[in-house]
Formats: sequence, C-alpha cells, structure tokens
Amino acid sequence: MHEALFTYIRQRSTTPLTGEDMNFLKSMLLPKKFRKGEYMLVEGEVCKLGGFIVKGAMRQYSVDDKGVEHVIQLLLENWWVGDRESFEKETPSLYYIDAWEETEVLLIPKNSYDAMKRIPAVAEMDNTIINKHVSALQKRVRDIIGLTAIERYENLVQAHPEFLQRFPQRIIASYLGITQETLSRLRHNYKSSEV
Amino acid sequence: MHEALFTYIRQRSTTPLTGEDMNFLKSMLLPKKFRKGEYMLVEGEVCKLGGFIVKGAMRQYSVDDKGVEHVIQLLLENWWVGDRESFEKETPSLYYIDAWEETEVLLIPKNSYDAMKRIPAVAEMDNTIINKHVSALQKRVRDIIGLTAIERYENLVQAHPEFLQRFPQRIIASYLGITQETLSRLRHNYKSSEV
DNA sequence: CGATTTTTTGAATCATATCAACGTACGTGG
DNA sequence: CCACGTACGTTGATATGATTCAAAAAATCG
Repeated sequence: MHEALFTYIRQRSTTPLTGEDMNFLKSMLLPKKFRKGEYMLVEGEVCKLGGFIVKGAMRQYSVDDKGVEHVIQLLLENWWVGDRESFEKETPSLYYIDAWEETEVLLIPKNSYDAMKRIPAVAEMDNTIINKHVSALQKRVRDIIGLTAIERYENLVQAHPEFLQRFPQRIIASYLGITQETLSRLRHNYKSSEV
Repeated sequence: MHEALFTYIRQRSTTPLTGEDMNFLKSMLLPKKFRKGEYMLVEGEVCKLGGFIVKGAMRQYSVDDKGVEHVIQLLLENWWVGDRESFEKETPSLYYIDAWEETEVLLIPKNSYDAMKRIPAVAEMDNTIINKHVSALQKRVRDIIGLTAIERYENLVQAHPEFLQRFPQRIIASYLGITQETLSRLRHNYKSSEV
C-alpha cells in the first residue's frame, strides 16, 4: 500500500528515492481506513494529520451561516488531503473533510511530515504539489469569476470526468458553486445541444 | 531600499539574517522602477522574474475571450509579485501584471531565487508566503461561492481598506467579480443603511 | 481649461436561486 | 425477495441579484 506513494513521489521529483528513504517513510506513515461518511477533519479542529489517499474518494467543504455546504475540493486516490493552512499554522480549520467512499489513507503527523521533507525527493514533491495547488486555486477563481455555470461544467467534464462518476450531482453542483437544480437544468440543455 | 525586504524576511522567520546573507541577497536583487501602466508580465510570456514591491501598487489580471479584464490580485508595498505557476514551471503565463502607480520593485531571476532559498530564513519566508497565498486563495473561492456581492465588498473593506484608497472602483469591482455598475449601486445602498 | 477617465443612474434582460412537488433509484431489514 | 425509507434527480413557477447598454454626471489629469 505504500508503493502508491513512492511512485507518486518518484513521478514528481528528479532525485531518486533510496531504500533507506522508503523505510524511513514507512516508519512514519499510519495506514487508516475511513468508512463512507467518516470524518478526517471537522471545523474548529486543528488539522494534525496530512493524508495521502491510496484508494477511495473524499471531499473538503465548508458550511456557511445558513447551514449550506460548499464543496471546496474533491479528492481521489493519489492526492494529498488535509487543510494545509490549519496543518502548517496549527490553527483551527474552517473546513470539514470526510470520506465519500470507503477510503484508504496514509496519515502523517506534522512533525513527521517536516522530517520527511528532509528527503530531497520529498521536498521536491512538496514543492510541486503546493505550486499545483496554487495554480488550481487561481484557475478556480478565474473560472468562477469569468465563466458562466455551463462553461464551468464543461470545463469540469473535460478536466475531471472521474468526478462525475464518483460523486453525485448535488456534490458536483456545490463544487461548481451552483445549486443542484441549476446543474440539472444545465445538463438537460447541454445534452440536447450536443446532437 | 533593500532594507524593506530584510525586515520582511525577519518578520517571517525564526532564524536571523546574517550580514553575509544580506550581502548575498543584495548581489542578486535588481532594483527597478515601473512607471504607471508599465508591464512586468504579459500573457503568453514566461514569468522569468519574481519581484518584491518596495513602494507602489500593482495588479495581476487575466483577459477573457470577450476581452474583459478579471483582476486576480491587487498588490501593494511589502508583497511579492509574480505568477508563481509560470515562474516555477517556466511555462507561459495566463496573466498580465502591471504597475498601477509608479512602483519600485526588487526583481530576482528564478535561479537566484532558488539560490536565495538556501538561506534558512529565506526558505522559511518562502514557506510562509506560499502557505498564506494558498489560504488567501481558498478564502477567495469560499467567498465568491458562498457570499453575495455586498458581503464580499464588506469583507474587503474590513480586510483591505487600503485597496479602496489606492485603486479605482472599477478595479475593485473586477477584483470582487462584479461589474462597476453593480458595485456603485451596492455602495449606494450600503452607505444609506449604515446611518 | 478641455479631454479623458471614472462613477452614477435608469430600464430592460438574463442567469441563477428558491420553494415546492414529484419521480426514481438504492439499500436494508423484515 | 419484497416493501419501505432515504437519498438523489428532475421539473415548474416565481423571485432575486446581477448584467447589459446607454447616457449623464462627476472627478482627475495634462
């Protein structure tokens, strides 16, 4: 089960991973299974553990004052999960993270993560993912501001068709920043137009 | 003029900056004055230089297919400016960055920036700012998705009153993701309600 | 001062939200 | 294996927030 992470690291760095590195990593990672609906993080808690998803699907969302959930991120296997802000600064998180499917995760506490970053390949990986994260968020801001709902939906179909298979429509709608009714109507028009 | 950057680094790290570090930094930084309207980066170009704003105001924006500008970020003194995605991956940028006021910037090429990160205090600073950047973007996504235009405006007034003094309303409107007409009306109602 | 940019206002229109009802699928316990 | 409950998706009617286009008013700059 650790192999998925090693492959992930190798793909994101130029430096190789030594056998010693791998043993070191193994010693720090805590494999854990989340059942569907189980929480990895709740609002108000400090995110003490980062996680690498080996298998499954999770979602990160916030709840506004009207009690409406807003999906911030959808996560599948080979993604790092956690609230980076809370994890790094050790401040209470604004988000919930739960498992959407039965999910296998390799958990790692902050001090271990810091130790892990001393491995050059891992440091490279960390750099790569945080930069990707920033790009993705920036793109998301651009999309929400500049595109209509249907354009955002089409973009998502292109970029992450997996999401549509793994998450129900109301979750996708929330991720797109629209209501489920609107998404339903959008899809209806969209389908009839692509004949 | 470098002093502003040194202070900035010190405030964001636990390790002190040695005199040697400071000389090293000075040797790599290229002071440059941008005149109002002058571009630091245009869409399609690789962002080869990062910049630390010593004095002035800049904006980062993208232009959609209808030719409408969307302000992604507003930047004042003591901010790092640049398109991190393009800078790190050396890929063409999707953004324009220009000076809104006469602006003094300390520029630094990518390889120097990497070298600079070998100074522990600078590495810490880099970590801090990228994490802040992620938090800010995440907050922005949450705000755009979950709040109405007026709530976003009120938030901005709270968080960055300086912006309202340094940038015209149409730029603020673009940053909030609304038209200038809408912002004008919003402010009108807002003012009359705060009696 | 005139020229340009910025802000405001009005009217019409559009996209999306809201509320409510109904249909459908899915999974669990009897 | 069926019946029932719960979650999910669709559809309709109406409401609302924001946009668009046009024009006037106000502010700013050389």
